[in-house]
Amino acid sequence: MNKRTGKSPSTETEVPAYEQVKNFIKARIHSAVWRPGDPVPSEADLQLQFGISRMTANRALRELAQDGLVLRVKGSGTVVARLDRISSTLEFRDIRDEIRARGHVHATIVEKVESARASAELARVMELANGARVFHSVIVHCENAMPIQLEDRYVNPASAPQYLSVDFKTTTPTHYLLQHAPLTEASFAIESCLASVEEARALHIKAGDPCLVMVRRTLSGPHVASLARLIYPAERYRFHGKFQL
Amino acid sequence: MNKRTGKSPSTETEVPAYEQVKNFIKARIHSAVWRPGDPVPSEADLQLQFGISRMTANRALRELAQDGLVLRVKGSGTVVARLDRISSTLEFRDIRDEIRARGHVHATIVEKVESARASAELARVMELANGARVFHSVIVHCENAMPIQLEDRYVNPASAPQYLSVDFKTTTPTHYLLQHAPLTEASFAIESCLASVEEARALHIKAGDPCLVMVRRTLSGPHVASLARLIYPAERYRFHGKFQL
DNA sequence: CAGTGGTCTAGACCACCGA
DNA sequence: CGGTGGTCTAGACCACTGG
Repeated sequence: MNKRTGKSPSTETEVPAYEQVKNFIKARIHSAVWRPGDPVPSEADLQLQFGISRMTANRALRELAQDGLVLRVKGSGTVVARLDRISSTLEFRDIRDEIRARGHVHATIVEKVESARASAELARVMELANGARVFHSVIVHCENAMPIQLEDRYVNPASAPQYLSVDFKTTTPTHYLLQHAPLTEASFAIESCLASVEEARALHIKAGDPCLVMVRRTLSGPHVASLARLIYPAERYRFHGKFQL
Repeated sequence: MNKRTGKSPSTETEVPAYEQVKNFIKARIHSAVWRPGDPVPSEADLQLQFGISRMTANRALRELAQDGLVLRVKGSGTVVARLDRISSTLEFRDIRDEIRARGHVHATIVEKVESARASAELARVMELANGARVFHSVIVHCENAMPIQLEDRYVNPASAPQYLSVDFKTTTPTHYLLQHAPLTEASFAIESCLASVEEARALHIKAGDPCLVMVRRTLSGPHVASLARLIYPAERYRFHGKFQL
Protein backbone atom coordinates (compact mmCIF):
# COMPACT_ATOMS: atom_id res chain seq x y z
CA MET A 1 0.00 0.00 0.00
CA ASN A 2 1.03 3.55 -0.67
CA LYS A 3 1.35 5.50 2.56
CA ARG A 4 0.42 8.81 0.91
CA THR A 5 -2.40 7.85 -1.41
CA GLY A 6 -3.74 4.74 0.26
CA LYS A 7 -3.92 3.02 -3.10
CA SER A 8 -2.53 -0.38 -3.89
CA PRO A 9 0.61 -0.39 -6.04
CA SER A 10 -1.09 -2.06 -8.98
CA THR A 11 -3.48 0.86 -9.44
CA GLU A 12 -0.61 3.36 -9.52
CA THR A 13 -0.77 5.27 -12.76
CA GLU A 14 -0.40 8.35 -10.65
CA VAL A 15 1.09 11.74 -10.81
CA PRO A 16 4.45 11.52 -9.03
CA ALA A 17 4.52 12.90 -5.50
CA TYR A 18 6.90 15.72 -6.39
CA GLU A 19 4.55 16.76 -9.21
CA GLN A 20 1.61 16.79 -6.84
CA VAL A 21 3.52 19.07 -4.53
CA LYS A 22 4.52 21.32 -7.43
CA ASN A 23 0.92 21.51 -8.62
CA PHE A 24 -0.27 22.28 -5.12
CA ILE A 25 2.11 25.21 -4.87
CA LYS A 26 1.61 26.39 -8.45
CA ALA A 27 -2.15 26.51 -7.98
CA ARG A 28 -1.77 28.76 -4.95
CA ILE A 29 0.60 31.07 -6.79
CA HIS A 30 -1.54 31.24 -9.92
CA SER A 31 -4.68 31.95 -7.96
CA ALA A 32 -2.89 34.70 -6.05
CA VAL A 33 -3.54 33.01 -2.72
CA TRP A 34 0.20 33.23 -2.25
CA ARG A 35 1.60 36.48 -3.61
CA PRO A 36 5.14 37.45 -4.54
CA GLY A 37 7.27 37.62 -1.42
CA ASP A 38 5.01 35.33 0.57
CA PRO A 39 6.71 32.36 2.21
CA VAL A 40 6.30 28.89 0.73
CA PRO A 41 6.17 25.90 3.09
CA SER A 42 9.62 24.64 3.97
CA GLU A 43 10.81 21.21 2.98
CA ALA A 44 10.13 20.01 6.52
CA ASP A 45 6.57 21.37 6.33
CA LEU A 46 5.94 19.62 3.05
CA GLN A 47 7.29 16.35 4.46
CA LEU A 48 4.62 16.44 7.14
CA GLN A 49 1.76 17.81 5.02
CA PHE A 50 2.24 15.32 2.22
CA GLY A 51 3.82 12.44 4.07
CA ILE A 52 6.83 12.42 1.78
CA SER A 53 10.56 12.26 2.31
CA ARG A 54 12.68 15.35 2.33
CA MET A 55 14.33 14.53 -1.00
CA THR A 56 10.94 14.54 -2.65
CA ALA A 57 9.96 17.86 -1.12
CA ASN A 58 13.35 19.19 -2.11
CA ARG A 59 12.90 18.14 -5.70
CA ALA A 60 9.54 19.87 -5.93
CA LEU A 61 10.86 23.15 -4.58
CA ARG A 62 14.10 22.93 -6.54
CA GLU A 63 12.26 22.49 -9.82
CA LEU A 64 9.88 25.34 -9.02
CA ALA A 65 12.91 27.51 -8.37
CA GLN A 66 14.41 26.50 -11.72
CA ASP A 67 11.18 27.49 -13.42
CA GLY A 68 11.38 30.86 -11.73
CA LEU A 69 8.23 30.54 -9.65
CA VAL A 70 9.89 30.60 -6.27
CA LEU A 71 13.08 32.00 -4.86
CA ARG A 72 15.16 29.93 -2.47
CA VAL A 73 17.71 31.36 -0.08
CA LYS A 74 19.93 28.99 1.86
CA GLY A 75 19.42 29.36 5.56
CA SER A 76 16.47 31.66 5.10
CA GLY A 77 13.65 29.94 3.25
CA THR A 78 11.57 29.83 0.10
CA VAL A 79 9.30 32.63 -1.09
CA VAL A 80 7.09 33.22 -4.12
CA ALA A 81 9.18 34.97 -6.77
CA ARG A 82 8.38 38.33 -8.27
CA LEU A 83 7.08 37.52 -11.71
CA ASP A 84 8.43 40.64 -13.35
CA ARG A 85 11.14 38.94 -15.35
CA ILE A 86 9.38 36.49 -17.55
CA SER A 87 11.74 34.18 -19.29
CA SER A 88 10.10 32.76 -22.36
CA THR A 89 11.47 30.38 -24.88
CA LEU A 90 12.05 31.12 -28.52
CA GLU A 91 12.86 27.99 -30.44
CA PHE A 92 15.23 28.01 -33.35
CA ARG A 93 15.73 25.30 -35.82
CA ASP A 94 17.44 24.93 -39.10
CA ILE A 95 15.27 26.74 -41.66
CA ARG A 96 15.33 23.63 -43.82
CA ASP A 97 13.92 21.43 -41.06
CA GLU A 98 11.39 24.11 -40.21
CA ILE A 99 10.09 24.27 -43.76
CA ARG A 100 10.02 20.50 -44.16
CA ALA A 101 8.18 20.14 -40.86
CA ARG A 102 5.43 22.24 -42.44
CA GLY A 103 5.29 19.72 -45.25
CA HIS A 104 6.70 22.21 -47.71
CA VAL A 105 9.59 22.10 -50.11
CA HIS A 106 12.85 23.73 -49.18
CA ALA A 107 15.21 25.01 -51.84
CA THR A 108 18.28 27.19 -51.72
CA ILE A 109 19.84 29.69 -54.06
CA VAL A 110 23.55 29.99 -53.37
CA GLU A 111 24.49 33.55 -54.15
CA LYS A 112 27.99 33.57 -52.76
CA VAL A 113 30.51 31.30 -51.05
CA GLU A 114 33.87 32.92 -50.72
CA SER A 115 36.85 33.79 -48.63
CA ALA A 116 37.10 37.37 -47.43
CA ARG A 117 38.96 39.70 -45.12
CA ALA A 118 37.32 40.74 -41.86
CA SER A 119 36.50 44.42 -41.60
CA ALA A 120 37.38 46.14 -38.35
CA GLU A 121 33.80 45.80 -37.15
CA LEU A 122 33.52 42.13 -38.10
CA ALA A 123 36.90 41.31 -36.58
CA ARG A 124 35.80 42.87 -33.32
CA VAL A 125 32.53 40.96 -33.14
CA MET A 126 34.11 37.66 -34.13
CA GLU A 127 37.15 38.21 -31.92
CA LEU A 128 39.59 37.87 -34.79
CA ALA A 129 42.57 39.89 -35.87
CA ASN A 130 41.85 42.89 -38.04
CA GLY A 131 41.82 41.80 -41.68
CA ALA A 132 41.81 38.11 -40.74
CA ARG A 133 40.56 35.65 -43.31
CA VAL A 134 36.92 34.68 -42.87
CA PHE A 135 34.51 32.61 -44.90
CA HIS A 136 31.45 34.35 -46.25
CA SER A 137 28.28 32.83 -47.66
CA VAL A 138 25.09 34.38 -48.95
CA ILE A 139 22.20 32.00 -49.45
CA VAL A 140 18.51 32.47 -50.14
CA HIS A 141 16.18 29.92 -48.59
CA CYS A 142 12.87 29.29 -50.33
CA GLU A 143 9.70 27.68 -49.07
CA ASN A 144 7.72 26.26 -51.97
CA ALA A 145 9.84 28.36 -54.32
CA MET A 146 9.06 31.55 -52.41
CA PRO A 147 12.10 33.27 -50.87
CA ILE A 148 11.68 33.38 -47.12
CA GLN A 149 15.14 34.00 -45.68
CA LEU A 150 18.27 35.69 -46.90
CA GLU A 151 21.18 34.27 -44.94
CA ASP A 152 24.32 36.38 -44.91
CA ARG A 153 26.89 34.54 -42.84
CA TYR A 154 30.51 34.88 -41.80
CA VAL A 155 32.29 31.80 -40.51
CA ASN A 156 35.48 31.44 -38.52
CA PRO A 157 37.85 29.21 -40.55
CA ALA A 158 39.21 27.79 -37.29
CA SER A 159 35.77 26.36 -36.51
CA ALA A 160 34.97 24.95 -39.96
CA PRO A 161 38.05 24.72 -42.19
CA GLN A 162 36.18 22.94 -44.97
CA TYR A 163 33.28 25.41 -45.08
CA LEU A 164 34.04 26.68 -48.58
CA SER A 165 33.88 23.22 -50.11
CA VAL A 166 30.48 22.32 -48.69
CA ASP A 167 27.66 21.86 -51.18
CA PHE A 168 24.94 24.15 -49.89
CA LYS A 169 22.46 22.80 -52.38
CA THR A 170 22.24 19.61 -50.30
CA THR A 171 22.75 20.97 -46.80
CA THR A 172 22.52 24.28 -44.99
CA PRO A 173 25.18 26.30 -43.19
CA THR A 174 23.30 25.88 -39.92
CA HIS A 175 23.14 22.13 -40.33
CA TYR A 176 26.76 21.86 -41.39
CA LEU A 177 28.01 24.01 -38.55
CA LEU A 178 25.99 22.14 -35.93
CA GLN A 179 27.64 18.95 -37.12
CA HIS A 180 31.19 20.24 -37.38
CA ALA A 181 31.39 23.00 -34.80
CA PRO A 182 29.18 21.96 -31.88
CA LEU A 183 27.29 24.93 -30.53
CA THR A 184 28.12 25.84 -26.97
CA GLU A 185 26.70 29.33 -26.68
CA ALA A 186 24.93 31.93 -28.75
CA SER A 187 23.41 35.36 -28.54
CA PHE A 188 20.99 37.06 -30.87
CA ALA A 189 19.07 40.21 -31.58
CA ILE A 190 15.84 40.64 -33.47
CA GLU A 191 15.45 43.85 -35.40
CA SER A 192 13.36 45.34 -38.14
CA CYS A 193 14.55 47.06 -41.28
CA LEU A 194 13.57 48.10 -44.77
CA ALA A 195 14.77 45.91 -47.62
CA SER A 196 17.67 47.33 -49.59
CA VAL A 197 17.63 47.05 -53.36
CA GLU A 198 19.85 43.95 -53.27
CA GLU A 199 17.91 42.32 -50.47
CA ALA A 200 14.64 43.03 -52.23
CA ARG A 201 15.90 41.43 -55.41
CA ALA A 202 17.03 38.30 -53.58
CA LEU A 203 13.80 37.98 -51.62
CA HIS A 204 11.42 38.88 -54.45
CA ILE A 205 9.97 41.85 -52.62
CA LYS A 206 10.08 45.57 -53.22
CA ALA A 207 12.89 47.73 -51.97
CA GLY A 208 11.67 49.44 -48.82
CA ASP A 209 9.39 46.60 -47.81
CA PRO A 210 9.63 45.83 -44.08
CA CYS A 211 11.76 42.89 -42.98
CA LEU A 212 12.52 41.03 -39.79
CA VAL A 213 16.19 40.57 -39.06
CA MET A 214 17.85 38.14 -36.73
CA VAL A 215 21.51 38.72 -36.04
CA ARG A 216 22.99 35.67 -34.42
CA ARG A 217 26.46 35.06 -33.04
CA THR A 218 27.37 31.51 -32.19
CA LEU A 219 30.26 30.21 -30.12
CA SER A 220 31.83 26.80 -30.42
CA GLY A 221 34.15 26.16 -27.55
CA PRO A 222 36.63 29.01 -27.34
CA HIS A 223 35.89 30.43 -30.80
CA VAL A 224 33.24 32.67 -32.21
CA ALA A 225 32.17 30.19 -34.83
CA SER A 226 29.83 32.28 -36.92
CA LEU A 227 28.02 35.55 -37.30
CA ALA A 228 24.82 35.43 -39.30
CA ARG A 229 22.38 38.05 -40.45
CA LEU A 230 19.07 36.42 -41.35
CA ILE A 231 16.60 38.62 -43.18
CA TYR A 232 12.94 37.66 -43.56
CA PRO A 233 10.24 39.46 -45.52
CA ALA A 234 7.77 40.67 -42.88
CA GLU A 235 4.83 39.50 -44.94
CA ARG A 236 6.08 35.91 -45.03
CA TYR A 237 7.61 35.33 -41.64
CA ARG A 238 7.33 35.98 -37.93
CA PHE A 239 8.91 34.58 -34.82
CA HIS A 240 6.69 33.06 -32.23
CA GLY A 241 6.97 31.39 -28.89
CA LYS A 242 5.21 30.75 -25.65
CA PHE A 243 5.73 30.18 -21.99
CA GLN A 244 3.95 28.64 -19.07
CA LEU A 245 4.36 29.37 -15.43
CA MET B 1 36.99 12.21 4.32
CA ASN B 2 35.24 12.40 1.01
CA LYS B 3 35.26 9.05 -0.73
CA ARG B 4 35.19 10.56 -4.20
CA THR B 5 37.62 13.43 -3.88
CA GLY B 6 39.82 12.27 -1.06
CA LYS B 7 39.69 15.72 0.46
CA SER B 8 38.81 16.49 4.04
CA PRO B 9 35.37 18.03 4.57
CA SER B 10 36.76 21.35 5.77
CA THR B 11 38.44 22.02 2.41
CA GLU B 12 35.20 21.35 0.54
CA THR B 13 34.26 24.47 -1.38
CA GLU B 14 33.79 22.13 -4.27
CA VAL B 15 31.65 21.77 -7.28
CA PRO B 16 28.83 19.39 -6.31
CA ALA B 17 29.21 15.84 -7.55
CA TYR B 18 26.19 16.05 -9.85
CA GLU B 19 27.67 19.20 -11.43
CA GLN B 20 30.97 17.44 -11.98
CA VAL B 21 29.16 14.65 -13.77
CA LYS B 22 27.19 17.16 -15.85
CA ASN B 23 30.37 19.00 -16.80
CA PHE B 24 32.08 15.74 -17.69
CA ILE B 25 29.27 14.85 -20.07
CA LYS B 26 28.81 18.37 -21.43
CA ALA B 27 32.50 18.61 -22.29
CA ARG B 28 32.31 15.44 -24.34
CA ILE B 29 29.22 16.60 -26.17
CA HIS B 30 30.61 20.08 -26.86
CA SER B 31 33.88 18.71 -28.14
CA ALA B 32 32.01 16.29 -30.40
CA VAL B 33 33.66 13.28 -28.78
CA TRP B 34 30.12 12.08 -28.23
CA ARG B 35 27.87 12.92 -31.16
CA PRO B 36 24.09 13.08 -31.44
CA GLY B 37 22.65 9.61 -31.08
CA ASP B 38 25.66 8.25 -29.22
CA PRO B 39 24.92 6.52 -25.93
CA VAL B 40 25.67 8.30 -22.66
CA PRO B 41 26.84 6.24 -19.69
CA SER B 42 23.95 4.80 -17.74
CA GLU B 43 23.27 5.78 -14.17
CA ALA B 44 24.86 2.54 -13.04
CA ASP B 45 27.98 3.29 -15.09
CA LEU B 46 28.26 6.75 -13.59
CA GLN B 47 27.88 5.33 -10.09
CA LEU B 48 30.95 3.21 -10.64
CA GLN B 49 33.00 5.74 -12.61
CA PHE B 50 32.46 8.57 -10.16
CA GLY B 51 31.87 6.65 -6.96
CA ILE B 52 28.52 8.31 -6.40
CA SER B 53 25.08 7.07 -5.47
CA ARG B 54 22.44 6.44 -8.08
CA MET B 55 20.36 9.45 -7.04
CA THR B 56 23.30 11.71 -7.78
CA ALA B 57 23.91 10.17 -11.18
CA ASN B 58 20.18 10.40 -11.82
CA ARG B 59 20.11 14.08 -11.00
CA ALA B 60 22.96 14.83 -13.37
CA LEU B 61 21.33 13.02 -16.28
CA ARG B 62 17.86 14.34 -15.48
CA GLU B 63 19.06 17.94 -15.51
CA LEU B 64 20.96 17.41 -18.75
CA ALA B 65 17.77 16.05 -20.25
CA GLN B 66 15.84 19.11 -19.07
CA ASP B 67 18.42 21.32 -20.73
CA GLY B 68 17.92 19.38 -23.94
CA LEU B 69 21.43 17.98 -24.20
CA VAL B 70 20.49 14.35 -23.82
CA LEU B 71 17.44 12.26 -24.51
CA ARG B 72 16.32 9.68 -22.00
CA VAL B 73 14.07 6.75 -22.81
CA LYS B 74 12.78 4.60 -20.01
CA GLY B 75 13.92 1.02 -20.36
CA SER B 76 16.24 1.91 -23.20
CA GLY B 77 18.91 4.36 -22.15
CA THR B 78 20.31 7.85 -22.55
CA VAL B 79 21.71 9.24 -25.77
CA VAL B 80 23.12 12.59 -26.89
CA ALA B 81 20.26 14.67 -28.25
CA ARG B 82 20.09 16.05 -31.75
CA LEU B 83 20.81 19.73 -31.31
CA ASP B 84 18.55 20.85 -34.11
CA ARG B 85 15.88 22.41 -31.95
CA ILE B 86 17.62 25.07 -29.98
CA SER B 87 15.48 26.50 -27.28
CA SER B 88 16.69 29.94 -26.38
CA THR B 89 15.35 32.31 -23.83
CA LEU B 90 13.85 35.68 -24.56
CA GLU B 91 13.29 37.65 -21.41
CA PHE B 92 10.41 40.03 -21.03
CA ARG B 93 9.96 42.54 -18.36
CA ASP B 94 7.72 45.46 -17.73
CA ILE B 95 8.91 48.24 -20.04
CA ARG B 96 9.01 50.57 -17.06
CA ASP B 97 11.37 48.32 -15.12
CA GLU B 98 13.44 47.78 -18.23
CA ILE B 99 13.92 51.51 -18.78
CA ARG B 100 14.64 52.19 -15.13
CA ALA B 101 17.18 49.36 -15.06
CA ARG B 102 19.06 51.28 -17.73
CA GLY B 103 19.12 54.24 -15.38
CA HIS B 104 16.76 56.18 -17.63
CA VAL B 105 13.52 57.98 -16.98
CA HIS B 106 10.25 56.30 -17.87
CA ALA B 107 7.19 58.35 -18.72
CA THR B 108 3.84 57.46 -20.20
CA ILE B 109 1.38 59.25 -22.41
CA VAL B 110 -2.09 57.82 -21.91
CA GLU B 111 -3.84 58.11 -25.23
CA LYS B 112 -6.92 56.09 -24.47
CA VAL B 113 -8.52 54.08 -21.65
CA GLU B 114 -12.00 53.00 -22.54
CA SER B 115 -14.61 50.31 -22.70
CA ALA B 116 -15.29 48.82 -26.11
CA ARG B 117 -17.04 46.01 -27.92
CA ALA B 118 -15.01 43.08 -29.18
CA SER B 119 -14.88 42.69 -32.92
CA ALA B 120 -15.38 39.21 -34.33
CA GLU B 121 -11.63 38.77 -34.69
CA LEU B 122 -10.85 40.03 -31.21
CA ALA B 123 -13.62 37.94 -29.64
CA ARG B 124 -12.20 34.86 -31.29
CA VAL B 125 -8.65 35.45 -30.10
CA MET B 126 -9.74 36.36 -26.58
CA GLU B 127 -12.29 33.58 -26.40
CA LEU B 128 -15.14 35.95 -25.66
CA ALA B 129 -18.64 36.26 -27.04
CA ASN B 130 -18.98 38.27 -30.21
CA GLY B 131 -19.46 41.91 -29.28
CA ALA B 132 -18.55 41.30 -25.64
CA ARG B 133 -17.42 44.23 -23.58
CA VAL B 134 -13.64 44.59 -23.37
CA PHE B 135 -11.34 47.20 -21.91
CA HIS B 136 -9.04 48.99 -24.28
CA SER B 137 -5.99 51.09 -23.51
CA VAL B 138 -3.50 52.86 -25.73
CA ILE B 139 -0.38 54.10 -24.02
CA VAL B 140 2.92 55.47 -25.26
CA HIS B 141 5.98 54.59 -23.19
CA CYS B 142 8.90 56.99 -23.34
CA GLU B 143 12.53 56.52 -22.39
CA ASN B 144 14.10 59.85 -21.50
CA ALA B 145 11.16 61.57 -23.19
CA MET B 146 11.69 59.61 -26.42
CA PRO B 147 8.74 57.37 -27.41
CA ILE B 148 9.91 53.78 -27.47
CA GLN B 149 6.78 51.64 -27.31
CA LEU B 150 3.18 52.10 -28.36
CA GLU B 151 1.09 49.71 -26.28
CA ASP B 152 -2.32 48.92 -27.72
CA ARG B 153 -3.99 46.53 -25.29
CA TYR B 154 -7.31 44.77 -24.84
CA VAL B 155 -8.16 43.39 -21.42
CA ASN B 156 -10.73 40.85 -20.35
CA PRO B 157 -12.99 42.53 -17.75
CA ALA B 158 -13.33 39.18 -15.99
CA SER B 159 -9.60 39.20 -15.25
CA ALA B 160 -9.27 42.83 -14.16
CA PRO B 161 -12.64 44.44 -13.37
CA GLN B 162 -11.06 47.66 -12.10
CA TYR B 163 -8.79 48.14 -15.12
CA LEU B 164 -10.50 51.32 -16.33
CA SER B 165 -9.97 53.13 -13.04
CA VAL B 166 -6.24 52.46 -12.82
CA ASP B 167 -3.97 55.47 -13.02
CA PHE B 168 -1.54 54.57 -15.78
CA LYS B 169 0.59 57.59 -15.06
CA THR B 170 1.84 55.85 -11.92
CA THR B 171 1.80 52.23 -13.03
CA THR B 172 1.76 50.24 -16.26
CA PRO B 173 -0.82 47.81 -17.63
CA THR B 174 1.73 45.01 -17.49
CA HIS B 175 2.55 45.73 -13.86
CA TYR B 176 -1.09 46.08 -12.88
CA LEU B 177 -2.12 42.89 -14.64
CA LEU B 178 0.71 40.85 -13.15
CA GLN B 179 -0.49 41.94 -9.72
CA HIS B 180 -4.19 41.40 -10.27
CA ALA B 181 -4.40 38.64 -12.84
CA PRO B 182 -1.48 36.29 -12.18
CA LEU B 183 0.03 35.10 -15.41
CA THR B 184 -0.23 31.39 -16.03
CA GLU B 185 0.54 31.13 -19.72
CA ALA B 186 1.30 33.32 -22.69
CA SER B 187 2.12 33.17 -26.37
CA PHE B 188 3.64 35.78 -28.59
CA ALA B 189 4.70 36.62 -32.09
CA ILE B 190 7.33 39.07 -33.24
CA GLU B 191 6.67 40.80 -36.52
CA SER B 192 7.82 43.77 -38.50
CA CYS B 193 5.68 46.48 -40.04
CA LEU B 194 5.70 50.01 -41.38
CA ALA B 195 4.38 52.71 -39.09
CA SER B 196 0.92 53.97 -39.94
CA VAL B 197 0.21 57.67 -39.79
CA GLU B 198 -1.29 57.39 -36.30
CA GLU B 199 1.49 55.16 -35.03
CA ALA B 200 4.11 57.47 -36.47
CA ARG B 201 2.55 60.45 -34.75
CA ALA B 202 2.48 58.69 -31.38
CA LEU B 203 6.04 57.41 -31.68
CA HIS B 204 7.56 60.60 -33.17
CA ILE B 205 8.74 58.86 -36.28
CA LYS B 206 7.79 59.15 -39.93
CA ALA B 207 4.91 57.20 -41.40
CA GLY B 208 6.41 54.23 -43.23
CA ASP B 209 9.36 53.90 -40.89
CA PRO B 210 10.07 50.27 -39.95
CA CYS B 211 8.83 49.01 -36.61
CA LEU B 212 9.13 45.87 -34.53
CA VAL B 213 5.85 44.48 -33.30
CA MET B 214 5.23 42.05 -30.48
CA VAL B 215 1.75 40.62 -30.28
CA ARG B 216 1.26 38.97 -26.92
CA ARG B 217 -1.66 36.98 -25.57
CA THR B 218 -1.66 36.24 -21.87
CA LEU B 219 -3.76 33.76 -19.95
CA SER B 220 -4.66 33.99 -16.32
CA GLY B 221 -6.17 30.77 -15.10
CA PRO B 222 -9.07 29.88 -17.39
CA HIS B 223 -9.35 33.30 -19.03
CA VAL B 224 -7.53 35.03 -21.82
CA ALA B 225 -6.54 38.00 -19.70
CA SER B 226 -5.14 40.32 -22.29
CA LEU B 227 -4.13 40.81 -25.88
CA ALA B 228 -1.45 43.39 -26.47
CA ARG B 229 0.12 44.81 -29.59
CA LEU B 230 3.43 46.45 -28.71
CA ILE B 231 4.99 48.57 -31.44
CA TYR B 232 8.60 49.72 -31.26
CA PRO B 233 10.45 52.03 -33.66
CA ALA B 234 13.12 49.87 -35.27
CA GLU B 235 15.72 52.55 -34.80
CA ARG B 236 15.21 52.65 -31.03
CA TYR B 237 14.55 49.07 -30.02
CA ARG B 238 15.47 45.45 -30.60
CA PHE B 239 14.87 42.20 -28.80
CA HIS B 240 17.83 40.22 -27.69
CA GLY B 241 18.56 37.01 -25.91
CA LYS B 242 21.04 34.22 -25.55
CA PHE B 243 21.41 30.58 -24.78
CA GLN B 244 24.02 28.18 -23.54
CA LEU B 245 24.25 24.48 -24.01
C1' DC C 1 20.68 28.64 18.66
C1' DA C 2 17.01 26.38 15.81
C1' DG C 3 15.48 26.40 11.20
C1' DT C 4 16.56 26.51 6.50
C1' DG C 5 18.15 24.83 2.07
C1' DG C 6 22.21 22.08 -0.60
C1' DT C 7 23.93 17.89 -1.08
C1' DC C 8 24.65 12.99 -0.71
C1' DT C 9 24.00 7.95 0.33
C1' DA C 10 22.41 3.09 0.07
C1' DG C 11 19.07 1.00 -0.28
C1' DA C 12 14.14 0.02 -2.63
C1' DC C 13 10.04 -0.98 -6.03
C1' DC C 14 8.30 -0.24 -10.43
C1' DA C 15 7.53 0.03 -15.67
C1' DC C 16 9.60 -0.35 -19.63
C1' DC C 17 12.72 -2.02 -23.45
C1' DG C 18 15.28 -5.14 -26.17
C1' DA C 19 17.34 -9.43 -26.91
C1' DC D 1 15.29 -12.04 -18.84
C1' DG D 2 18.74 -8.26 -17.48
C1' DG D 3 19.46 -3.48 -18.03
C1' DT D 4 17.40 0.88 -18.13
C1' DG D 5 15.32 5.03 -16.27
C1' DG D 6 11.42 7.05 -12.82
C1' DT D 7 10.47 7.47 -8.40
C1' DC D 8 10.81 7.30 -3.44
C1' DT D 9 12.63 6.73 1.38
C1' DA D 10 15.02 7.59 5.83
C1' DG D 11 18.56 8.74 7.23
C1' DA D 12 23.00 12.03 7.15
C1' DC D 13 26.45 16.22 7.19
C1' DC D 14 27.08 20.80 5.96
C1' DA D 15 26.72 26.05 5.48
C1' DC D 16 24.04 29.57 5.96
C1' DT D 17 20.42 32.68 8.07
C1' DG D 18 17.98 34.84 11.56
C1' DG D 19 16.78 36.11 16.03
